[in-house]
Amino acid sequence: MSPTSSTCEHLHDVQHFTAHDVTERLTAAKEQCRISGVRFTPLRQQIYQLVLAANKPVGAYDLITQLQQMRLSEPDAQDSAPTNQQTPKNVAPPTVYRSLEFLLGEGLIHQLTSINAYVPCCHPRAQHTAAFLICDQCQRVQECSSLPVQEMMSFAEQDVGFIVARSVIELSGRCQACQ
Amino acid sequence: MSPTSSTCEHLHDVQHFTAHDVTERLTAAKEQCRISGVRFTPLRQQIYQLVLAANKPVGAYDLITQLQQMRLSEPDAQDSAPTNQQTPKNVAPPTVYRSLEFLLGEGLIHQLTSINAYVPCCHPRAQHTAAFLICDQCQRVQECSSLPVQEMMSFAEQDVGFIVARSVIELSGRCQACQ
DNA sequence: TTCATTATGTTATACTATAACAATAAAAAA
DNA sequence: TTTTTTATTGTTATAGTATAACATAATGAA
Repeated sequence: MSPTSSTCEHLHDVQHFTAHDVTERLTAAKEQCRISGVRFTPLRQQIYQLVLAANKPVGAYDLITQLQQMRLSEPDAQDSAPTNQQTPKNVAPPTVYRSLEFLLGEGLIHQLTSINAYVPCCHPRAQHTAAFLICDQCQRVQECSSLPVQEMMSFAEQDVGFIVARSVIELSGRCQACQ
Repeated sequence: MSPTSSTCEHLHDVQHFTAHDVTERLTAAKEQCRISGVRFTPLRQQIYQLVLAANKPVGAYDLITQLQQMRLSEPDAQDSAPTNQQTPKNVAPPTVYRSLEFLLGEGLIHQLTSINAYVPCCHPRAQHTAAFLICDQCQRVQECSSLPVQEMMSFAEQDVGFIVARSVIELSGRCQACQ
């Protein structure tokens, strides 16, 4: 059997979701936001879906491009409404960055600082610190919140007396499938 | 006694060098480059010194600014020479980035990806992977190549079967002195 | 409804980094 | 030595990532 599944139950691929998975996660996110009392607006949902649907880490400007294309191809669904309010056709960086910030804050996505990209979080409920294994070849990302990560944290906090506010733990290289 | 010194012999502040320390490290770096057969040019030495002398992580554009000022205040040392060759007064980004790349390659400095800055390496000899504790308040950086880092690596390589090419392990927060 | 708050749009710009090519300096070969 | 090659640095331009500041719109509360 593969070491990936046998030795670490806290290791997950963060990509390659089916359309069904995306819907499922979106629903779960809606519920989570409802409970938390924060607004999961259409824009935020849209951007979350794009991050979910991507089969690799997605950059902010990729999202801008995709969002722009979506808006251009959607010629205002409700044409019966007398009010001529139409979705803006232009998407500027702040539009995307603010939603990313929201999603990060809710723990729905993770930021991969070393490659300036974003991936869905595989355990949106918990506000965990995680390590990421990023394959240079297939772009696959594995999220890992298991023992070594905990030990790193406890080392910093217990042994060094350092209070960790944010962590960036990203290992790049070749995943097992790509060797 | 402080946990910093007692529990981890592989934990070092990477800053606050005395002028003497800087000289010492520069000499050691010269020797290392001589042995490796690579050219430790004046420009590279200059940039290494700036990284060493800074008492906090230093950005590439900080180095550009400093280098520019040094060139402007140094009105061509050898005025006896008949040849009118003078150091260029302008410093463009590639000038600094290429030297940084060299210093990184020689293991003389580390890059802090999460804050886009650079710090001296505390063990220039070894080509080690390291974790960094970055204090948000005092800007102090502690470099750590001890057990937890090794365990993280061996977890990735042994348990997950992931071959690590590059690592970014950076924890930001409050250092012990700043609490 | 009115007010306050939050979210989004908009414009401009800051910050970080690299590509591409030219000029120079150093090392190696003739 | 001179020539040839290679490595380094200079130079110009631009790509890529991210945020500041302010205007407008939408939402929720009084």
